[in-house]
Amino acid sequence: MKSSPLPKEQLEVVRSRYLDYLRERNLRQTQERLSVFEEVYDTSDHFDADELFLKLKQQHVAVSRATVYNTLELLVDCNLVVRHQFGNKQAKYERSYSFWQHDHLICEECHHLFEFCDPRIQSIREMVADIFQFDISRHSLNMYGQCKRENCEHRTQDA
Amino acid sequence: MKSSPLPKEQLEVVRSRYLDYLRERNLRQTQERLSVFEEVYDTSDHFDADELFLKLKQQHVAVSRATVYNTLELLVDCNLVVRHQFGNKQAKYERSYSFWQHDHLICEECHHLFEFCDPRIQSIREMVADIFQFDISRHSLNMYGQCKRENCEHRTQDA
DNA sequence: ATAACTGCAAAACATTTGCATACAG
DNA sequence: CTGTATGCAAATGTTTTGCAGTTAT
Repeated sequence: MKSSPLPKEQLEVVRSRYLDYLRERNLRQTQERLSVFEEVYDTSDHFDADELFLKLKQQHVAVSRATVYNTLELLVDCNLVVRHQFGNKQAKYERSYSFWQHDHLICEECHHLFEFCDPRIQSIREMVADIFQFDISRHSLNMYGQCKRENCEHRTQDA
Repeated sequence: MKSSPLPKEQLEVVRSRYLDYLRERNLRQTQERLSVFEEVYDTSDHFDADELFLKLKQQHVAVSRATVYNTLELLVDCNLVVRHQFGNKQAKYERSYSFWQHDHLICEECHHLFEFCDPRIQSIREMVADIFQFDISRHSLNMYGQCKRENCEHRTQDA
């Protein structure tokens, strides 16, 4: 879930996949693109474009918002990051290399995000692909509701 | 799916549910609120707030955009309309009385929307509710992909 | 050298808000 | 009457875009 920093060897694999992707498409390896990548992969949580921009600024990494958005798009394009749309809020991003395939449960009270996994969703994908004759490239499954536990540890902190 | 105009008796049931909802909460029955309702329930397809605004304007029904948004929120609140968030586009709405519970498949080429239904999603909801001790009030499941059929009837029209 | 990338600020876009006016109850 | 709803236009928040200047290759 929160798999924290990626083990060094894995991080290297991902980094070179990114660099290869840039090279193959004749996209430049700029300092900004590298900084954004490093920051994204140092984060295991969900974040939005502006949070990433501010985190970089705080670390005195000079990258503009426009570049943050552009680079995130590249990362999504090469499958190293996924973009989520929860409700009508701004897009959230999450690094996607070597994470377990999961969907999301969102608390409508405190907005905490939980992750879950169910193999049946894969079967549904296959069935839908078959019925509609589609190649399904991705899906998003979000459940919304409220936590029933009296002392949910998230309630106090965010609500 | 596209169940077209609701049969008269059903429409009346829905209308009075709406009127009751307004009455119970001491919300006024304004001409605008009624017009928006009638237009929404005359439409069986997915639409966005602005499309609805323009359709009303075209019929010389004077309603401002702000009121369209406000009224849609009321309709969502009393469960007569559902709001969908497909990708990072603007919200789409759909009347929700007496429709079959369905999820969506979106073609990334022509953006056509297909609807499907799978009972397993209900079991997943129950399992997630159980594991996380949540009351789940709604979910959204969207699949994205491309149609493999050579002559998909939607390709030409929208792509 | 030169085409691509960047930062900036402006634009775009959907949605919300503030306030003076209108009107349902 | 009275408070609520409306219309308008301005504000908001996020994301995109245009362009002049910068930089990787």
